[in-house]
Amino acid sequence: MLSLAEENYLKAIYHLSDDGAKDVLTNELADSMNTKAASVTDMIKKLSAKELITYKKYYGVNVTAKGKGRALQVIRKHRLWETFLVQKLNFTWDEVHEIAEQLEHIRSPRLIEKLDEFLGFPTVDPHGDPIPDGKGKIKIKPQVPLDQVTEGYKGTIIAVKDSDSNLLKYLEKIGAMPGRKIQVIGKEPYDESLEIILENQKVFVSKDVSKNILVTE
Amino acid sequence: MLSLAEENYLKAIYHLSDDGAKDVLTNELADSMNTKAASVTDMIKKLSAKELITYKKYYGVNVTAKGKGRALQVIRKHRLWETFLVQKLNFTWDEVHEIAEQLEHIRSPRLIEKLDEFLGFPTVDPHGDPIPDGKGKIKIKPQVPLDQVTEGYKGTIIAVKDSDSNLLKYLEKIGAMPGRKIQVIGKEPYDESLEIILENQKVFVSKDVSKNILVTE
DNA sequence: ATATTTTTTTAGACAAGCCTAAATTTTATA
DNA sequence: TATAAAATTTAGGCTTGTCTAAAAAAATAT
Ligand SMILES: [Mn+2]
Ligand SMILES: [Mn+2]
Ligand SMILES: [Mn+2]
Ligand SMILES: [Mn+2]
Repeated sequence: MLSLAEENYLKAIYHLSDDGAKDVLTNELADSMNTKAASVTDMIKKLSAKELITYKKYYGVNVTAKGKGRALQVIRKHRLWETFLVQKLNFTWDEVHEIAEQLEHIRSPRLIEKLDEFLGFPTVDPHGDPIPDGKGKIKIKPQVPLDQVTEGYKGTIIAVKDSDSNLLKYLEKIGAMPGRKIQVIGKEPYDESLEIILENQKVFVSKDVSKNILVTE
Repeated sequence: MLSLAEENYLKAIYHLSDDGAKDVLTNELADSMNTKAASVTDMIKKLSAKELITYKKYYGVNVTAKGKGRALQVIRKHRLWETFLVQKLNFTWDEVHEIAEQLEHIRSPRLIEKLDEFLGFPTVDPHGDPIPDGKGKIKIKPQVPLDQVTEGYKGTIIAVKDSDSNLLKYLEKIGAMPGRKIQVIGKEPYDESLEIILENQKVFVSKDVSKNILVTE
């Protein structure tokens, strides 16, 4: 049984590690959790004692198989609730993340099964992020951040980062939503800003924006 | 901004006081919250300092206007979520109370407004309990516990107590649900058990059961 | 009216989760 | 390689919400 704080740390470690691909440093975690390094050290000791993460002093942490499974359950809940909020309650995609941060901690396996069914077993959330199944299985499509493609690129938007409300409102305004076709016409070498085509409209986006748009490879 | 624990105490005080009608004693509160009297004393000092309750040492507590308002907001959320769980997710009425105990603490005024709208602005929850409106206004129908009516009584079930899952399953089995017509044929003086008619069927219920059924006066 | 019982409050302690400041370890630099 | 800088951990402390045991107040019984 994990506390709310433990679930949040575990989720952050999972995300920062890129699904376990790389270790997470204490300060990274402190930044992402808006806490201090000392608090992080306290918590990673607890999670390590529960064998949810591996911890090598001074060298960072990563999720164990058990920890990854728990993190994915929380992420599943988060994304199902976001889907509910947008599809059933008519929230816009920039409003749902904060509420889902609370709802993801509601403890009831049956609730999440029933919610999944009510939503028609969705596979992606409103931001294009994949929803893990009940066993924590997740299907990740090959994808790349838009700032890493070359001039002339043509593809489709798979997902966008969902945490910043202002970014999401902006992306919606320019039509940068999952499923939309996108082309890169030009890239400015100085600041890596891009000229792109979305919905037959030319738009300029800065690198700060393009790195938050995930597209097909 | 109230903590989860503060909200739960406030709600318990509101309920135990019968909408503010009578004062609540420390031990009553300790029983209902499954804590110890010493813990209750600590918390009522906090709530009293925040002017959510009135507190006279050794003589109990009651909600202030402010405290009652806050309690009713939590109760509103609880009952709307219960309604959602039954009407949209197909839970049975005996399964929803515990989940609603968690969901009632989700903080988002817009969420509860949208949920209310999604549910079609229901006025009662699955157990027949009235749902306070956004301002905390609540319409209570004249009602009396079934154990207090006399032989020959004829009326309608308004609501049932919703906290015990086994009680609710039993009530459903005998057809004792809000809206159903009910008659009292006989009352046994020894144990105050009742012979009643529900759905044209004679049923015997003990006083333990009848006191949990609220009927029209 | 006094003594006993019950209820409530106070005192002191503990775990979770956070903090600041100091100590330690690692990394970067000269 | 020695030193400086940065990152991390440790030490000690704070708040919230809980507990047990002891003290105080109120209610009950004699
Ligand atoms: Mn989100
Ligand atoms: Mn999302
Ligand atoms: Mn309930
Ligand atoms: Mn109810």
